[in-house]
Amino acid sequence: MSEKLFSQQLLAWFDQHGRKNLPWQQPATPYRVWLSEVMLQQTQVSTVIPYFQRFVVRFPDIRSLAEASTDEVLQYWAGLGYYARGRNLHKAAVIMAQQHNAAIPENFDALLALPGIGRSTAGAIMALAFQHRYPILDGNVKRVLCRFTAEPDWPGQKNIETALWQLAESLLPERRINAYIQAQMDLGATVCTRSKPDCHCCPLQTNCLGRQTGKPEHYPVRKKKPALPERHCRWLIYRQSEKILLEKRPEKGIWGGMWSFPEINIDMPMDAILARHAVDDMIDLTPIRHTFTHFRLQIIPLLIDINQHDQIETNDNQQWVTITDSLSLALPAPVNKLIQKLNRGVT
DNA sequence: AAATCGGGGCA
DNA sequence: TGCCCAGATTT
Repeated sequence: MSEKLFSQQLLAWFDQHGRKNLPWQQPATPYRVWLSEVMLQQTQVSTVIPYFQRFVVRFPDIRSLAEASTDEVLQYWAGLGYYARGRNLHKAAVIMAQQHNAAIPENFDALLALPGIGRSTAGAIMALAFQHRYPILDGNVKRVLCRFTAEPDWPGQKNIETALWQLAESLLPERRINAYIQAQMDLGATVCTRSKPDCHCCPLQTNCLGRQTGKPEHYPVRKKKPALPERHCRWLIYRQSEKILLEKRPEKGIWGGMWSFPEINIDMPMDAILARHAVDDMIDLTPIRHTFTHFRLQIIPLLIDINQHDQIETNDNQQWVTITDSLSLALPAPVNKLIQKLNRGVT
């Protein structure tokens, strides 16, 4: 499809369904656009509205904001969260009072140089306040574009983000830039939502590749988490009659103080294990994987049946218990699972 | 419990 | 330049 069609469809939808009566849209002065855009970073419209109203009554312009103390500004921010935004807002007001005649600079680079204003917010101010042709790429727009193109990669990836900025720029209309930017945000907020997008109401539905996949909510695709480092260990499951040998783990480290099977380094050779005692049988059981926050542990259990005459040296941290008794001890989940399996005779 | 979000800050 | 964080909400 042509870039022109995209903006035409979006603008036609905006005329019918867009939001035109938000507090910062009447009037959409540069100061009010700036304030609202900063408040809207990481905070949704319905939350922002009452804060915005109170804020502009107390600080109606850049000068009054710049002359206030940071503490008072933060009082009016209290409850919005992300207080660095409030501090940066005040800092920027002071800078604008000193360097820009207490006005919002009508210049992209000058905006970008102010604290709390990045590329997207600078673009929003240029478009919404000054009707200049700049794109934005906030969370809503990113989602709309990722769906529209069925972007297969995570949009946080540098090259994808670069491509999305380029796409956003290429789609800009020649006229009505402020309505168009507002339309993008509105579509993302009300139709092309993160979950359960309302594709049937979407002006872009016929050309949307995400919708054609049948799973628009799959876009944007999530960041693939880095593979967790994997560690290995071996558990020795000594079994004699109906009893098993458990060992209290050290207080520090994983599963501190809980009861587990004697654990040995995975590198210990089998003959070294064998040398410890005469055994009836040694059976490798199915490995167990257990995932922690920072690594994955693969446990190789070795079932060792001991006959009556074998002697296993135990220490103070170890005890022979029946399976029934073991279940009343503090057992890590994988130990519990393993005991249940033994109980059922599964290997 | 995990993902999300725009900008700041740091190597 | 590329990565991670803050800090709160949403799913």
